[in-house]
Amino acid sequence: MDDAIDGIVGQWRAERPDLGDEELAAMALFGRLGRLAQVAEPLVGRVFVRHGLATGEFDVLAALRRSGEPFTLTPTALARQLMLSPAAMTNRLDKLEAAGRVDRRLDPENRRSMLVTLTPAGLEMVDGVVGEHVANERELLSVLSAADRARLDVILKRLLAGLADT
Amino acid sequence: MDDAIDGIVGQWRAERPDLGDEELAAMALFGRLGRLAQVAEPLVGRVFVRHGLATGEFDVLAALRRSGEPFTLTPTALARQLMLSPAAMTNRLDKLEAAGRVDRRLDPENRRSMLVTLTPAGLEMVDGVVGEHVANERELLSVLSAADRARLDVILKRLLAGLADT
DNA sequence: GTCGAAAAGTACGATATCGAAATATTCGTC
DNA sequence: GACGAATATTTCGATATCGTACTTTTCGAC
Repeated sequence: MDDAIDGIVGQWRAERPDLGDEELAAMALFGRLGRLAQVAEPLVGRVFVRHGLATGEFDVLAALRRSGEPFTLTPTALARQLMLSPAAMTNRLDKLEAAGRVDRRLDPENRRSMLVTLTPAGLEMVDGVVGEHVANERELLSVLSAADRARLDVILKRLLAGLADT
Repeated sequence: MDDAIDGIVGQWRAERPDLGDEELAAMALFGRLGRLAQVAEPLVGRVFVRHGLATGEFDVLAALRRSGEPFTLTPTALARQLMLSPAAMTNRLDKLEAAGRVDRRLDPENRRSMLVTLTPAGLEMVDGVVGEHVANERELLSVLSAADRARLDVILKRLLAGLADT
């Protein structure tokens, strides 16, 4: 069965018959990857919306939570983990702090640095949401067989590793 | 070999042993999908940057080009294909028109509607770039075996179809 | 020990997106 | 054929991001 990406590739094949099959197959694959990320985001994020969180806010709380006691990281470490600019992290932390979900204080060891910590309210929030979040992700993937899920994960991991040092 | 996503899942397993293996596997898969989209974008887009185009601008020109003669679509059709809001498409078209790569004129058949067309300069631009673009995508995927690429495409297509009607 | 280089965080300006409202036109129903 | 609903596009306000510049603090080489 043809999908939207097949239609796009078919148009290119008709309009530019000089493009090779391997190249068009690569275009299809990247097209599906991009579209999947775009389609998946709201489906994954609906859990957060139910709890009054944006996806990006959950990401910050989750990074602090899984780092373990005392649930503390620097803005730079958070920005690196979430692949954000430091400026974007400042913005997210401003809002999370205003909402009472994280605290910011100076690092006594290094006065250039800040320490960002989950507040009790922030900890309660992320612990209450994460179970529902992963259950939702599991449910979304139930459209694939267990074998397909396993193969997909392996190949994505290979591709990610291969592109990382490009 | 463990990657960044394995590390994240390992942290969750240590901190929240109540989360199930299936759920954590789903989290890993979505994490890899999201990260891949994030990592791939600049690698794919470097071709456009070399030609003074943003990825989003190329996407518009490419949609017009592959639609075939007379390289004309409405803003609404473009917005739907690229999964953008109509407002975002207005913005992109404003810039492409100012750069002389597309024309906008009223549809004589339906005066609510606009017809967006590639200018000769826009056509030359997209035709000059698309070959290099797909060659780059093919090269990026060469880190996978042909069998892996084929399997990946099939599974992504299944997942996309499964999530579409969710 | 001092001084230039590097690092951490924030502020600022620019950009791209969205949702909602506004405007103009067409369609469908009675 | 009139009128309300639907459609196409744009405008506006809000938001999230980035890159760059700036301030403060620490590190390293001599």
